Amino acid sequence: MTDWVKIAEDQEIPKFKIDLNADEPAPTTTASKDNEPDVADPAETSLLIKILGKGLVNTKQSLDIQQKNPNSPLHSVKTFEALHLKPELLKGIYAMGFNTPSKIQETALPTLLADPPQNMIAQSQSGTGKTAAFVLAMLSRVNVALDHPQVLCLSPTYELAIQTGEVAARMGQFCPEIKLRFAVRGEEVDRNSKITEHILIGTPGKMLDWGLKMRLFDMKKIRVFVLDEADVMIATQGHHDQCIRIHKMLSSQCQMLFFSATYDKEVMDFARLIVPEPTIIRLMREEESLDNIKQYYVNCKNEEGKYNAIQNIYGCISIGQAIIFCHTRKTAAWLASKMTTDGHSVAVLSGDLTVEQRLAVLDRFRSGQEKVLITTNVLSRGIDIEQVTIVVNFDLPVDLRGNADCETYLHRIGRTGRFGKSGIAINLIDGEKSMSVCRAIEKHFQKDIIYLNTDNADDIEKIGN
DNA sequence: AAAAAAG
Repeated sequence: MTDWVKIAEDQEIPKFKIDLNADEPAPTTTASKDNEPDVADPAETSLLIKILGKGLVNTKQSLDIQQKNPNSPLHSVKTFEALHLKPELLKGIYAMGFNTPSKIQETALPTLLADPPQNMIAQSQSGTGKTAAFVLAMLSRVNVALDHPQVLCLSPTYELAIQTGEVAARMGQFCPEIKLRFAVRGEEVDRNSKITEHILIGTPGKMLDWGLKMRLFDMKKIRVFVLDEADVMIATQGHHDQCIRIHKMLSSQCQMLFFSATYDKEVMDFARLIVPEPTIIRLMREEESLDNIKQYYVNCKNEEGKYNAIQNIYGCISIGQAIIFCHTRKTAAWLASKMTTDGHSVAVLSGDLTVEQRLAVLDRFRSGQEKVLITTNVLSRGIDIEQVTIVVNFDLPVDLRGNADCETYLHRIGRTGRFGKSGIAINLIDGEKSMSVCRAIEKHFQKDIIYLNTDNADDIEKIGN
């Protein structure tokens, strides 16, 4: 077991539970009852205060602030005007087509924009407006009089960083004086001159390179630190080390904002250790996306069988776009070349590609020039493509030990059924092992995964409705 | 196993 897990266990976390919303049903509902996928441990829930129904959870600290301060950030807002943003930012919000705040924005924005700044750990499916929420916080805190980076945003992948940057550029389109820069693979930098842009959005390696190794900007001057997909970023296996090195260099005055669709208990405990006095926001079931996604499984004999199933499904994809997830880059490449040989038009995206290629592929898929995208876990998280109606798991997501990786599954099939639309997830099964993984996933989410016979055209027809 | 880095 790693160090931080031990620290998390040793740490004495005070226990309290306060129902902030007396009008709502009795606090018995705070117990993790009906299938809440990510709230595994009821004890975890009991450490927190929850505004029932709204899914807002708060720690004691921010409650204290609320009691002292009548303009407390705990009140949610129903309009963007109520946030008292700079007019240029408000204009940007409306230009993007947002009229009223989404649920996560309603509850998170007052805290994100509060003065003095408040730290936050937020859980919300992407596609519910969380990117826009933290981008707004990033933009609103920039002091354009200073020509050095003041805002850092870290993403786990190249694609996600670019996507976030695009949201920031659009939302800040009427604030031309705010400068933004990507710190990602392929970005050239002049090692002799300091970085002058206000906002850096990027991946951990490049950010460390520029900030620590090349000292092109001062981490101590960062005022806002955003960690997107925070759970993968701080999970022991992943980008943990790099993120922690960056985190350690930040000033204690820096506002820390952690966002993720899911947090398991260990990761949440760790997040609470490194984010001082956080406001914790959790968006509950009604906006988690499994409900509007129909899940299926297909029995296949082997890899070839899976390929045949894909071919059968391919015919009914005309309604929208599809993403096919494979376990390895190799499988993805194999599948793509096989389908291409058979005359199907498909695109592949994996870490095998150069950043330029990755950008081009995603562009083609976004614009609808490609209907089918074959990829790896690189795209399992956070990428918003509205027209995706089908997600196929060519390989089910498993962890290092080969057990069901329910978190990744949730993220993957969350690529469809976004923004309240309905979606379809199809899992290809070959043999006992993958069947048991499938059963484990079904059990975990308490959502039926229905048998689908892809050799039967009528059966495939049915999946649309 | 994948991803992030100049690796």
